[in-house]
Amino acid sequence: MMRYYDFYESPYGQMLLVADGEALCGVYFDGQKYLPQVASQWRRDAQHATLRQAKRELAEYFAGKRKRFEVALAPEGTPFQRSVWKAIATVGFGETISYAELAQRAGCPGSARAAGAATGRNPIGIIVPCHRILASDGSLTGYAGGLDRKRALLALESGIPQLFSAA
Amino acid sequence: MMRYYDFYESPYGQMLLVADGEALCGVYFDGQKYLPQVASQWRRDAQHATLRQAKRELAEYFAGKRKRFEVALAPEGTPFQRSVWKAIATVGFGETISYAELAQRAGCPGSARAAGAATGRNPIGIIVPCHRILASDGSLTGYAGGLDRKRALLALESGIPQLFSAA
DNA sequence: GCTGCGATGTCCGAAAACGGCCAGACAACG
DNA sequence: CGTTGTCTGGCCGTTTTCGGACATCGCAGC
Repeated sequence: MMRYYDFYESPYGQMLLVADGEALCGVYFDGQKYLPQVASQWRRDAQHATLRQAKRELAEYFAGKRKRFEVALAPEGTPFQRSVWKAIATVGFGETISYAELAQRAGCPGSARAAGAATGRNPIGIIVPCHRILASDGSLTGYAGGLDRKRALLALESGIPQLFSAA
Repeated sequence: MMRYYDFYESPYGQMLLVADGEALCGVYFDGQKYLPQVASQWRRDAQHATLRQAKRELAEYFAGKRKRFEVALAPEGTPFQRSVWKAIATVGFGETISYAELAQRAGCPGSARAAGAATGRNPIGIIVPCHRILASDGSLTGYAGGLDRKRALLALESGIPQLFSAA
């Protein structure tokens, strides 16, 4: 299946955007965990409609002018993973839930740990807001893009004005 | 990747032919070992150019009028397996070699046993003539389509007139 | 409080099992 | 002596199996 990609310069570092035909299937921070390799048959296309829409919505999000994303998504994963990612998408701007709650919303109560693993594999960062999932005690236990970025995103959504200082 | 398939009635039973775009990637006896499942998205197309050519060449082969195949091949396998299958294709009509000799021709002398395993996984029966590979002592040690068919094919190629009696 | 444990889905590396083998040794038999 | 058969140990790529490790949590026991 043909893939298109482009880059976006976010306040927290360069991001790789990947589209699969008509829908977005990947949004990654530079150097993050599980970053996929850009295959030679992928085509870089800055004008691709889906990629352009994603870039615009991300810009509006970082500018504080967008609280919900509308671009079409098509992440690839196992049935369980997709149910988890779909559940993540139900968490609104500024909200946070625990991994246990997430597992419950995904229809698999008791699979909190597995839900955590699936969260880590979320291929669509920010837009599928996996940074809004915290441990039950409220601590930030992990983030594929690095805990600093997780903290920064939560701060951005909490309305606290602050600049991100790279580690 | 889109696949096309059709069936061919050979003297030794029905055969499944599979094409992958422009080249043949599978020829199987009915009920043989490692027979792939016909996936729902495969399309049966009796008129597909490659499939038609394969059927014509097979008919000529069984009629004793063809000793070499010309249809384009594209079998899928590991690098080692492909090197073995390519080596099998160098064995001419009526000839036979041992698995040890086969391994040598594939560039891996000493890997006779592994060559045997790869031979068993040959996806293109008859056209890639894995029935021409015998044990070092000349015995017929195995054939995914059944030893009876192996015997029959060798008899056919040796010029001995004989009918195949199914077990 | 702290420690330990069980449940959960996926991925990844390691290890074992599995073949369409083969050469050499040895015995049985003529 | 040859010839034939069986057995044994070693050979090698692939497939399967298995055991941890994970972006967790609640409960039991101390």
